[in-house]
Amino acid sequence: MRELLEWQKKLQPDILEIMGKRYRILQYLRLMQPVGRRTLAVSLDLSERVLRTEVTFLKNQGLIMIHPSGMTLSDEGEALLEGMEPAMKIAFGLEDLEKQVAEVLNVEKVIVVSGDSDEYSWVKKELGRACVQQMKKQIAPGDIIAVAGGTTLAAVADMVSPSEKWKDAVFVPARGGLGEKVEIQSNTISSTMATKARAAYRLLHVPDQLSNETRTSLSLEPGIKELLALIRKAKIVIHGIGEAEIMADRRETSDGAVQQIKEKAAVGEAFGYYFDREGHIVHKERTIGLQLNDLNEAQTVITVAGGSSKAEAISAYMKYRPSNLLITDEGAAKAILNR
Amino acid sequence: MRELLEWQKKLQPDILEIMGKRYRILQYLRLMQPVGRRTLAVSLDLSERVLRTEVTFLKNQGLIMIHPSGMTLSDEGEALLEGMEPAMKIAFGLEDLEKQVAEVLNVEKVIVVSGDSDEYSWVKKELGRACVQQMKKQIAPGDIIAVAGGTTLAAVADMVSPSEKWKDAVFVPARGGLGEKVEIQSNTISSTMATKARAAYRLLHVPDQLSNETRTSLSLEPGIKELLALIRKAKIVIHGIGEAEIMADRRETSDGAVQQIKEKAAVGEAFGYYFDREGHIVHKERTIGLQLNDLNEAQTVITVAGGSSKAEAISAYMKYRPSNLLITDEGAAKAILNR
DNA sequence: TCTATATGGGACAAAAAGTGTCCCTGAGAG
DNA sequence: CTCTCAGGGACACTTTTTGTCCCATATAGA
Repeated sequence: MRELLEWQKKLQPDILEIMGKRYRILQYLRLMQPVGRRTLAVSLDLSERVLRTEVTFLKNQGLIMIHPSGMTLSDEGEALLEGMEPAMKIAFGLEDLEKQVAEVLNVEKVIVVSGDSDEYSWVKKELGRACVQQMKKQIAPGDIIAVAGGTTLAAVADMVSPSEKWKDAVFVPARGGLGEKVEIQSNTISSTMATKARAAYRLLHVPDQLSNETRTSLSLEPGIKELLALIRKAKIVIHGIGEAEIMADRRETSDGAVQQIKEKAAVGEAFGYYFDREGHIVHKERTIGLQLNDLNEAQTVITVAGGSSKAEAISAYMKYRPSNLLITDEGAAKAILNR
Repeated sequence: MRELLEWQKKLQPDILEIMGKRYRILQYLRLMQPVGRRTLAVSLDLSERVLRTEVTFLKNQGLIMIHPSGMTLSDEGEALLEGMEPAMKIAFGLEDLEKQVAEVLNVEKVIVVSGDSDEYSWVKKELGRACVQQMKKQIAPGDIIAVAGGTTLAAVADMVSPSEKWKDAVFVPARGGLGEKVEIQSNTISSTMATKARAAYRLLHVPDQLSNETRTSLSLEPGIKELLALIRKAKIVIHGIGEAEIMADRRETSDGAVQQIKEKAAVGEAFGYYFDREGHIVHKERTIGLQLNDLNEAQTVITVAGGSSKAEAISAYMKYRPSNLLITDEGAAKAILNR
């Protein structure tokens, strides 16, 4: 297949461009449907007229449907999107990126979606979609899934849909509150996922700022204790990665901690842990739940993070503990390799 | 690969057209090089200007080279032509044709090249090329190859080139003269092939018209006898198929025979044997050499014949004895199926 | 129920790309 | 030496693509 694409490129160099354009339109449509022509045009950086020509074409091919309320992907369009994915990965060199990044970061498997979350917000949704797809591949009935917080994870939650795969799955938050807004807290996201998946979930109701003593005694409460045990038994752990400074700013981090984070040159954050360039933990938020050194070999850790700006943070975290699966985007992948 | 092509067709329906056009140009170039723009244009039924645009493009892609003496295929162009062949077969549905024809005619394997020899004379050369390619696949060192006559076989001979594959091969004519012009006689063709292949050959010097007695006694001559034994040991037998009437006209066939051929409604001819629609032998030219019932299971019989006009003849012959391999063209293949 | 907004589609001029047609110069074969 | 083929330049003409408005209408929210 790769060979065929190479020859095609020789014989018709713009084939990639055109096919790519149309594929992107469909891809975006899948995420945003139903959506209008103009909105679509600005999102994809195409002039309205061009987009229109393409849309008319795609309609004639039966790949999309046009309602007065917007455009939608037809079943065939969905099938195409799915069927062409491997080919497009090869065509756009994403497969190469995946292999290289996997090697550089020492991660088992890497998935790269095209685009850069920093540039287009919809790329994050693609990350989410890819993540859900992978989760479905990994999961077995009855598995416990621990979910961390963050905007990326929120995007993942958004893409979850009901399926047989989730049968008897239980979603649990990975850790207690970290001072984030409620929409992107571990708790919220895990319950959103569970609801969308029509699966069970458990909440971890713990106030954010607690003294060490209170936290310790809280952990011994029967309900909490049981949940903590559940979290430790999680088969799949899903989390994002943040840039250290941004995360510290966003959260109600104490001044002392912020100072420490800056002094020790932290670049990445995950699960409330802050890492420096070498992957050393320089600070950890105090909350109950999953502790990084609880992670064992039997668990599948899925990291999902994209955007070229997060490249350094991703590299840093992977030095501490390479995940089993990294889901990222083209922007981040390229930035990771160019260092 | 087939799936990819299907999707591509959906996303870009004219891809086939353009790729096909360029592929054909290269294909034709391979046969005719070095050749000028105008000659090429008329042969391919393209306007000069269009061909020119394409040629400029192909030059920029490094697929062809342009000399003052004409255009030539570059090494990369050759590689492309070879590399894309399977894909083009699928793209143009030739693979389907092959399977269908194989089933209808009960032939082990069918190769279909695109085009119709009746329309474009260069398609016959493609038949030749395909045949040589297949011969190289089949042959083992030291094999004896029996070659029949005819214009198609002459085209095959034209495409033979030296190769390790022909090591110790011996080319022999399948049968004695059949009243054809010397260029397309079995003898000539077999020696041409051998020369081009840098292999050995043996000639069968027998006058065309002989009485039965002379023929019999001639067959007992030591030299001839040995050669006849050689012919019967041939591992590979290559022959064409003709339309009965045309063949009878072309050869110095006796009036009686011509009448018989017409009366018994012969449609096809091969090896000097004439067949009716049902595959029954209605007449045989009298000459020494390979007799059809000499053919055994261990031999590989390669039939090469193209052009929609020959469809009936091909079908007829295959009813008598399905070959191991049929090499034909799109025109004939379609005509065979449409009866 | 009404209104605001976003939808698809029509229309048309301007720009760009593609195409038909000639003509020129030069290399190579007879 | 001449004739025929080669590639390439030039240019008008046609077709396609693209940018820009505008309009009727379905839908959602007030």
